[in-house]
Amino acid sequence: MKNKDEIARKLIFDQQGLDAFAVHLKELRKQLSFTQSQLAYEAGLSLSQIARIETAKINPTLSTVFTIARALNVPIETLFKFSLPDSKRN
Amino acid sequence: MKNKDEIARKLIFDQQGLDAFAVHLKELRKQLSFTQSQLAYEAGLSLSQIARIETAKINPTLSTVFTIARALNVPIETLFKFSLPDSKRN
DNA sequence: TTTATAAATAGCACATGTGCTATAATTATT
DNA sequence: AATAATTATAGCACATGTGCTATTTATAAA
Repeated sequence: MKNKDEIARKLIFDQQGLDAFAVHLKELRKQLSFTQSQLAYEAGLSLSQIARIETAKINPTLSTVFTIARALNVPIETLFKFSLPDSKRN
Repeated sequence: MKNKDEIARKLIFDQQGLDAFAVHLKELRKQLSFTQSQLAYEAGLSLSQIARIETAKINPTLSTVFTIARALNVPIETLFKFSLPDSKRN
């Protein structure tokens, strides 16, 4: 009888997009010769957070991504130079 | 004596980046002749959410942004074709 | 193999993103 | 002006992102 049972609010969560982003970030980071630890330090983020992003365990915020771009010293759009899978099913 | 007073965990929040993103998204949406309402519908997001993003009141997640890109039918990197202010002060 | 380094997991507290609904404020149209 | 359409705010509940700390697993170096 709780709301849980009656109302199902669908939260947006694009696993495919997050997977693609994760792979791309990991490649980019390696190209730029950063370890996760270095990136975390430069960005002021926690190491676990970087790992969680690169394994697509979480759905990071824009602030986090912006901070990563700055740390890697690349334009933000560089972090998004990959194609999204076209469906939104997840 | 609560943790609040002793430990100050600094959450990342890039207001400048969010401001820039907000402005860019709004312009892009108008160029593509979407109303906030239409975009919300197409993306499966709430109208309030679109408004909050375009006024930089919140720090949206990547899933949300991916979903918006799909709704606008543009590559994600299009949403990031603007330059981040270079400082991270906020 | 042993040792060192890097990456992935885990669990907790706290902050906040999101959906939802409603309302207010702004802008456009007549 | 009045009306309609669009955008901006607000508040609540719930889900989850993040920092932090610690541990485990994987990879590299010796």
